[in-house]
Amino acid sequence: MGDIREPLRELIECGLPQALEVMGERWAFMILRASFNGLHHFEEFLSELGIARNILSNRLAKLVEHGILKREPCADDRRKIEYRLTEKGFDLLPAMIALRQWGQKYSHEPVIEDPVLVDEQDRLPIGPVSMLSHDGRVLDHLGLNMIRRADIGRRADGTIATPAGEIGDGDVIDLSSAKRAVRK
Amino acid sequence: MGDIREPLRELIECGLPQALEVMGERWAFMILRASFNGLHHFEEFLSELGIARNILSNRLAKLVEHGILKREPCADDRRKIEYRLTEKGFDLLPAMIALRQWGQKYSHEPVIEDPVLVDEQDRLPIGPVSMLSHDGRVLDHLGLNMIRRADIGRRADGTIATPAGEIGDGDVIDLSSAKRAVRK
DNA sequence: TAATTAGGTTGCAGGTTGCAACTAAAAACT
DNA sequence: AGTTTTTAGTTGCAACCTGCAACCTAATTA
Repeated sequence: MGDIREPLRELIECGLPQALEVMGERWAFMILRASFNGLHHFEEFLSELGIARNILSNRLAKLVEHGILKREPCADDRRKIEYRLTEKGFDLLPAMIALRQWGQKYSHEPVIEDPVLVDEQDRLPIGPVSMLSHDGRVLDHLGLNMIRRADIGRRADGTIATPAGEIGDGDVIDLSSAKRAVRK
Repeated sequence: MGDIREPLRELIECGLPQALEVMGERWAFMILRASFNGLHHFEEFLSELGIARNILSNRLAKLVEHGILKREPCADDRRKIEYRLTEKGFDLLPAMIALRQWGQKYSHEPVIEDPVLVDEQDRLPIGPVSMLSHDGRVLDHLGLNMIRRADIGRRADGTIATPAGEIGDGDVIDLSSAKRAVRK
C-alpha cells in the first residue's frame, strides 16, 4: 500500500544529525575554538574570526540556545556580555580536536600551531584523539565493525564476549542486551 | 603604517579551517557515515540520505577532489561508479564518531543505534572517543591547557618534562623543541 | 529496438551569508 | 552635564548556496 520506503531511520538514529544541527553550521566550530581559546566577548570573536556581525550574533544565539555556550552580562561593565562554554560545550572538545588534528595532518602548508594544546600535568602536547575499545585499547578503522545490535558480543567462534568476561557456546544468554548477558 | 591588524593568523594556523573547508559543508559527515556504513553508489546515497541529486553530485565531487573518497567506475557495470573511502577518509572516523557520541549523549529522545559500532576483536561497542596525553592517559577538558609554543614542557615548578623523562632546573635545554630536549 | 538504470546537469524558488550602515545602552572623556 | 566611545546588536540589500523537479546521456536489459 503506497511505496513509502522507510529509509533514513537507520541513518538518523545515530546522533550525527542531532550534532550537525548546531555544529554543522558554518563558524560553529571556529567559535567553539575561539571560546576554548579564552575569548568571551562579541567584539573579540568578531575581530579574531573575521566573521560578519549579523552572522556572529545569529551563531552565538544558536549556540546559547543549544546549551553549548552560556550568555551572561558582565558584572563590572553591563554593556559587556560574557559567552562561556558549558559542560556540554566542553564535551565537544574531542570532536573539535579530532577535526583539527585531521586538518593539520593533511594540510599542504605544514601547520605550526601556537598556542599549543598541552596536557596540564607535564605541559607536553597531547596525542591524537583516539577511538578506544570498551576496555581502553586504542582502535583504528581496521579494528572496527558495524554489526546488528542483536549480534553485540557474538564472535565468529561462537563465544560471547562481555565487558566482565567470557561466556561459552552452550550458555543461554539474554539476547536483548549482550552487554548485560548473564549465565542462567 | 596602516592599521592592518594581523588577527586570524593565530586562529587560522590550527588545522580547523582546513578541515572545515570540506567537512564544514552540509551533508559531508552524513555522506562519510553512509560510506563507512557500506554504501558505495550514487543512488544508494540518494535514497538512504534523502539528499537532493544535484547536491549529492556536488558533494561527492568535492569529497573526491579533497581525497576523502575515491571514485572509480565499476568493472562489471560501466554505468555504475564506486565511491570508496580513502585512508584520508578513514582518518576522519575519530572526528565523526566523537560528533555522533556527543549528539547521542545530549539527544532528547534517547538514541538506540542499530547497527552498532563495535571493536572487531570482541564485538563489544566501543568506548568514548578520547583525548590522550602523549603517553596515553585519557584527558578531559580540565586536564588541558593552551600554552605558548615556547613554554612546551615548562612546568610551574621549573622542571621540564620530556616524553623521555625529566630535566632539572639548572639544565640547559634546546628551546626550539622541548620534545627533543637533551641533557648537555 | 524500446525501456530501464546509473549518474549526472539545468532552471528556478527560497534560504543563508556577508557587507555596510544604523541603533540602543552603558561607560569614559571634557 | 554633555559629548564621544565602546559593546552588542538589528536592518537592508546583493551574492551565493540549497533543494525540488525536470531533463540528459551512456550503458544494460527485455
